[in-house]
Amino acid sequence: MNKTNENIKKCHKCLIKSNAANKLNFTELDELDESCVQVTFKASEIIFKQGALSSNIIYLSSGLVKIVIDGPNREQILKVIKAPCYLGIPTTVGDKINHYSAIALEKTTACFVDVSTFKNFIKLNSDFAYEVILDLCKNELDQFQRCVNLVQLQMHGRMAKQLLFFANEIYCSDEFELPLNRNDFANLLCSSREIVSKILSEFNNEGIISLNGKKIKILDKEKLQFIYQNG
DNA sequence: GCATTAACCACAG
DNA sequence: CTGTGGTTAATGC
Repeated sequence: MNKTNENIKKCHKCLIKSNAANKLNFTELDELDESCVQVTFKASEIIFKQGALSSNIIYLSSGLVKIVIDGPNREQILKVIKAPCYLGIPTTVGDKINHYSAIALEKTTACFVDVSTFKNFIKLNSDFAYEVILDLCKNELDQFQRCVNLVQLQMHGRMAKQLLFFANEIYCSDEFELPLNRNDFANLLCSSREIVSKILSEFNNEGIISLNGKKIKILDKEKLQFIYQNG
């Protein structure tokens, strides 16, 4: 965790401002600047922890993160999320204490914004507030979608969907390296590492993907789409 | 019954 | 940490 606050007025110059932050005027950006600290994390470092007091809104400016919650029986990976995005608006605004943890999957940089500053923007700048709501709504829709998929699709369908998600949404490439080991990947899909192993090598043998450890190349996207839609 | 799906276990690189 | 094979339980023709 290295502080990188050598730049003065860094928020003004920031090229990856959130849609919300783009609605802030000059003075507000000054305020943001004063209440904002940028931190970098290495893979597997904890960005914030479930149960801890949360007094910051976190904006991911680069990197990849997994959101994890302690369930009744074991920990559950809720989702994998890519910068740029807000992290944990619900967990910071909705309660004093974090309801889930965020863990970096690769080198990640995050801006910690004081929650009172953030709340002030919401109260005083309706364009900012609207963008925040939009973001929250999109997230909720995504989660609903993921929820039905997990509950109603069989494993092959869930796997196909997840591979398509990594290719289309996260890496924007049909060739990528899984950011998770088999256990975590299984956890994300609500399954077991054994099944994940078996299905991946099945897809590999059928020429749908080419598999080499964590390196995956999607060879037949239509087939994956078909598997996702049919079972 | 019989087939399919997926979890759990054991064992091996 | 992974991959495979066997066993088992649940569910659906």
